Amino acid sequence: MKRPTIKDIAAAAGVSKGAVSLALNGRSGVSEETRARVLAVASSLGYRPSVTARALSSASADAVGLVLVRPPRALGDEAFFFQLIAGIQSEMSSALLLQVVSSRSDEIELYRRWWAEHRVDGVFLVDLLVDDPRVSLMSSLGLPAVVVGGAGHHGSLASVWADDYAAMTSVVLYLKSLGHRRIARVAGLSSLLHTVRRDQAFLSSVVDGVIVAGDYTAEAGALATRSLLSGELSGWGGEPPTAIVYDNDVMAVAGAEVAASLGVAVPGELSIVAWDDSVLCQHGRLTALSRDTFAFGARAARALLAVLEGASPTDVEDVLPELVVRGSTGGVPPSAGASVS
Amino acid sequence: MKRPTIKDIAAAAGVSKGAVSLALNGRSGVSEETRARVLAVASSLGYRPSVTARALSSASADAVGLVLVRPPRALGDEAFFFQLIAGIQSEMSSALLLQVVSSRSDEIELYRRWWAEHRVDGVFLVDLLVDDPRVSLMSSLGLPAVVVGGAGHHGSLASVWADDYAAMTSVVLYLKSLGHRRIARVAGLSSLLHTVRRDQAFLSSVVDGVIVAGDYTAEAGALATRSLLSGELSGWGGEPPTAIVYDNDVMAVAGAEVAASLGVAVPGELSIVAWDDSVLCQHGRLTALSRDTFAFGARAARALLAVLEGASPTDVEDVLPELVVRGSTGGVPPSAGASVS
DNA sequence: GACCCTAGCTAAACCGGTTTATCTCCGGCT
DNA sequence: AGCCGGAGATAAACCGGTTTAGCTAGGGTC
Repeated sequence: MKRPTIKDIAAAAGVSKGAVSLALNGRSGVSEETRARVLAVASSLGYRPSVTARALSSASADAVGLVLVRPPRALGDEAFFFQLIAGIQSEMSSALLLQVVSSRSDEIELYRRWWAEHRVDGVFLVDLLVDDPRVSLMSSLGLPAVVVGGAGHHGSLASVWADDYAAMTSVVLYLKSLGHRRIARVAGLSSLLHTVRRDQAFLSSVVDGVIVAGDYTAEAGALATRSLLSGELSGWGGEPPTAIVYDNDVMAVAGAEVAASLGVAVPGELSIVAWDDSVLCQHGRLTALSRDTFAFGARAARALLAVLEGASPTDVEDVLPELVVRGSTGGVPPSAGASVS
Repeated sequence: MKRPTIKDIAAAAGVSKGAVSLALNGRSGVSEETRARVLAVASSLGYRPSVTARALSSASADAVGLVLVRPPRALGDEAFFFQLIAGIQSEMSSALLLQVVSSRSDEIELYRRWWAEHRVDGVFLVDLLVDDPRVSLMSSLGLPAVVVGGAGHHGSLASVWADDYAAMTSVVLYLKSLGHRRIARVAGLSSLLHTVRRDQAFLSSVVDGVIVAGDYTAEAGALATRSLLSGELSGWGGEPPTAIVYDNDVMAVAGAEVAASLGVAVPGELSIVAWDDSVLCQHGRLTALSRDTFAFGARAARALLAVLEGASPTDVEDVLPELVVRGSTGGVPPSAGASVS
């Protein structure tokens, strides 16, 4: 019933523990003949090395880590991370150590522990902040890490991201080509790096844009939409926007419902674009910026594996998100067009 | 930079390694005075025990495991598991070791490894099969486990579940009270225990029910709905059903879309009920059987913690799923009612 | 023939804890 | 005084690997 250890193999093969270790790991120091014998014995005994013991003597931990900072309840709604995890797992044979914590300081403490205990070989860093302290932490600890979704270069870390700047620009250009001039944006958390990037892209491509902050919840999306449609927030002389770009699907759907309840026709009077496609958008027939999160996760996994194998960290830019045009966007309403011209 | 070990504490406190271990774990064998001194030194040095080393000497691994057998791509759509994980994490301070494998035999091999290496303290068993081999495996390994979502008692294991039988019965009674007689069910995978339970409940409460097998995908839902609406599958003399109960939200939504495309009015001519509520159902205004998966996960976590603390395994029945009536169910259509009477 | 290298292997230390065996000291009992 | 018992501490073994120091035998060089 007990699983064979390296000692059992050594006894059975008539060699020392050390020799077995060398033989199994393909290192020099044993003759080919001995190696073959050890391998034969090992496989006949059904030997599997213990990652726990191996991790203790500072080798591989056969696991990678992902820490999410979030109020637990909120997690369930974010299909993004689940897709990401699924993609990661599709490329990695090692297990994923997943932990949800409630504060950024807990997160950092957790990385320190994991590192000190060799519990993980590397980690994924998500939800990158502006000037994120984790970046320098990773370098100082020497813990291999891949930044997921934080555009640009981060210290000595590898990074995988989609170009939010270009994507936002293309969305705005698309809306402009339809004749829209009063374009608003319902943003995500302003502490996140990608929010800032999108803000910048938005403001530099829209002549006179309005940004409202949100937090990805339906409530925030509804509230922002209500404010925008009342016209009170804009600098457009009290006029409401003719198009709104939301930072995620949940807020966009909530916004669409608010519009419907206020009798604002979509896309007749208001065009709506969602960031991140999902079944929700598909079903609500919302025009959405679609990216393949599963493939994104797979790419992140490959990047981490590369770093673990000693490759020098590289920045990989994911394919540009693609705008899937559905029924929620259309030409600018005649009245609005008139007021501009 | 290096993290303090038990040896450092021993040196600083002027005692032996063993004494430190006893002191830190609150065990007898050291004087209260020594214990206090050791604790003081430990906290001043910022000592944190290494779970890796601790796991090696057959103590706690500070982690629990969850293995999902699934083609990776399919994972992202199943909000159920993410909600479950979120709930689990809300009640557990230890990390969750998550791994997705592609076959049941891989899953079993993984449990053996985890157990042999003390990598996890316990595991959650999901997607329970009829006569599931994992149940006896856990007992023979002595690996603490909680069966999640498999109704009934399983060997010596603790179990947490919702009463699918009663839930299905209540759904059918609700439909009957609306006058429905030709009721169909689009089921999930027939290898799963809860599918069988629901089948049984369905067949014993509907006089003359029809069950079509599905696999939780939109395609399966659409296909099944098309067949049912054509009337070819039923024993109702070629008549289509007036109500369909789907085994998950994705299939239900797909079914609703098929109905719409065929010009079948919902709920005018066809009532639809989904198992498992979600944003999808909320938005599609589908009547759904809602359960709080997050709370379910939390409950499962508590059950596992109890087992880990030595409590004898118990079976916990979760609160009954609640039927949320929305716009997709209504009285039986006059024509159909007439044909029955 | 003396000397040096190196391949091939063993013994032992090490990682950071837990646990057991042992040792010492002190007090109580007869 | 002699014996026993228990509290309090230590040293050492152990978990299952990796890694390093050291040992031996054989071959090449001068």
